[in-house]
Amino acid sequence: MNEQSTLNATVFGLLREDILTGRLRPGERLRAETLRQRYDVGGSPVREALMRLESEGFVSLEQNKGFKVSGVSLADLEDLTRTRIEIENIALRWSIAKGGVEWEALLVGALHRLSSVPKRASDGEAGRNSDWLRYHREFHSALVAACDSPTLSSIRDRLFDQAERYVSLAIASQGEFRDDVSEHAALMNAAISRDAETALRLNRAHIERTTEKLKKTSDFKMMDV
Amino acid sequence: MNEQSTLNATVFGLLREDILTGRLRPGERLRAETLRQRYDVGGSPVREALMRLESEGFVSLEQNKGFKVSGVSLADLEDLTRTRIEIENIALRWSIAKGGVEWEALLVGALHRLSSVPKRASDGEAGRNSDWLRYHREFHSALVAACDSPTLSSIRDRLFDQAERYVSLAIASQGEFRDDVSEHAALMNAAISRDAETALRLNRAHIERTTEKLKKTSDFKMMDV
DNA sequence: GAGGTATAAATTTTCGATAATCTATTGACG
DNA sequence: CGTCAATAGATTATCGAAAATTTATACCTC
Repeated sequence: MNEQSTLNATVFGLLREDILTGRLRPGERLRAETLRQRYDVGGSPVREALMRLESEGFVSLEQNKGFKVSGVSLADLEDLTRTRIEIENIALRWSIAKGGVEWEALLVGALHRLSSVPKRASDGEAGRNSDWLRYHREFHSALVAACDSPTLSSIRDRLFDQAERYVSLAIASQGEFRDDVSEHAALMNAAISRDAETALRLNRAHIERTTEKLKKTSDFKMMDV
Repeated sequence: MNEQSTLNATVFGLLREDILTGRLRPGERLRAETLRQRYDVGGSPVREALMRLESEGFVSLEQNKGFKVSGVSLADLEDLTRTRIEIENIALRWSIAKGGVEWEALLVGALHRLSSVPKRASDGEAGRNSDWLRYHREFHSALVAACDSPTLSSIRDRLFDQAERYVSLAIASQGEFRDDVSEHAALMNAAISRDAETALRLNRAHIERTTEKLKKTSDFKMMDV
C-alpha cells in the first residue's frame, strides 16, 4: 500500500535533504522527539536513518548524548576541497580514457541543460537554485560517468555531496551563486577531445575557484560547529 | 556500570570484526533473530549496527528482505585494488611531503614490530595471523599517518578494511599468507629519504602483488556473493 | 555566595510486542 | 500435471513503553 519504501529509507532521504540544503543548520541538535514529530514516525526509523547519516558524515553522534548535524568549518572545507580535487581528477582521467560516444552525448546533454538555467535566481524565485544545483551536479557526474569504477564513484559522490552542503549554505545566506557556463564548456571540450592534461587542470581550477568563492561569501563564524 | 559503551556500538564492533575476519561468510544471510541470540541483545541495537555496516559496505540490505554479508567477487577485488592504489598513493605523497622526524620514528617502530612476527604461522597457531594482520595494518597506516587530511584518511582506512577482508578470507582458506619484510623495508626507506617517486612506485607494486597473490589463492567460486 | 550533593526532569538507549511484508505450502481448477 | 490463488508460516519493520544515562534544579554546608 505504501510506495514500497520503508519508513527508515524515507526518513533517511528527508533528513539527508534537509541537512544538505541547510534547512537543518550545522551543529543543530537532533532530538529524537523533535524528529519523530517532524517526520511523523516512531523512534526506530529515525534512529536507523541517523546511524546511516552518521556513517556518511552528515551527522555526528556522541554516546548517550544524541545526534547533531555535522559542523562546518574553514579547515574542513579546505581539507574536503584538497581531497576532492584529487579524487575527481582520478575519476576524470579514467573516464576520459574509457568513455565512448555515449558518454560524449551524455556530457553534451548535461551541459545544455545546465546552460538553460538563468545565471542568477530571478526575483527571489527559490526554485531556480534547486534546478541549477541539480543540473550542476548532473554535469559533473556526467564528466566522470565513464570511469567504470563503482568504488571510486561512490567515494566521489559522497565527497561531492559534502561539498554541495557548503554551496547550499552559502546560497542560503547570500541568495545566489556563481554559474560560469564557459568554464563548464571548456572543461567538457577538453574531456571530449581526450585532452586529459587540460581537462584535469581545468577541473582542479574549477573546484578551487568554487571553494575560493565559498570562503568569501560564507560566514564561518556563524555556521561553525 | 557497563563499559560506558552502548550496546549498539558494541554489536557494531563485533559484527564488523566477524565479517572482516570471515567468521561470517560473504553472502551469508543475517537474520535478526540469529544475531540477537549471537550477541545477546535486542533488535534495535542489531538493526542500528547493521545500518552503519551497510553504509560502510560490509553488509547489504534489500528492502523488507533483510541483511546479508556483502558478497565478494573478482571484479570487486580488482576495482577495489585499482582505487586503493590511487588513494594510498595520494596519501603517501602528502605524508612524505609533510612528515617530520616523529613520523619517521613511527615508521621505524612499525616496521620493527612487523618484522618480529614469524614469516609463517607456526604449527597452526592461529594467533600469529591476527598479530601479523595488526602489525601489517599499523605499518601501512604509519606510512600515510602524516598526510594530515582527515577526509582522505578516513577514505583510505575504509578501503584498507575492505581489502583486508579479502586477505582474511584467503588466509582462512589457505592457512598462511606472504609476508615479505624486505618489501616493506624498501618502501619505508624510500619514504623516509623523501624519494616520493620510488615510494609511490613501490607502494603500487606492493598492493598489486598482494592482489595477485590473493587471486591465485582464493576460490571466488566458493566465496562469491 | 561557592562548591558540592542529592533529587527531579529531560533525553537517549533498549526491549518486547504488534503490524507489515515476504516466502512456502496447499489445494482448486483448467 | 501445471498454473494460479489462497492460506499459513517466517521474517522484517515499526511502535510504544521501560530502563539507563545525562542534564538541570534545589538544597545544604562552609
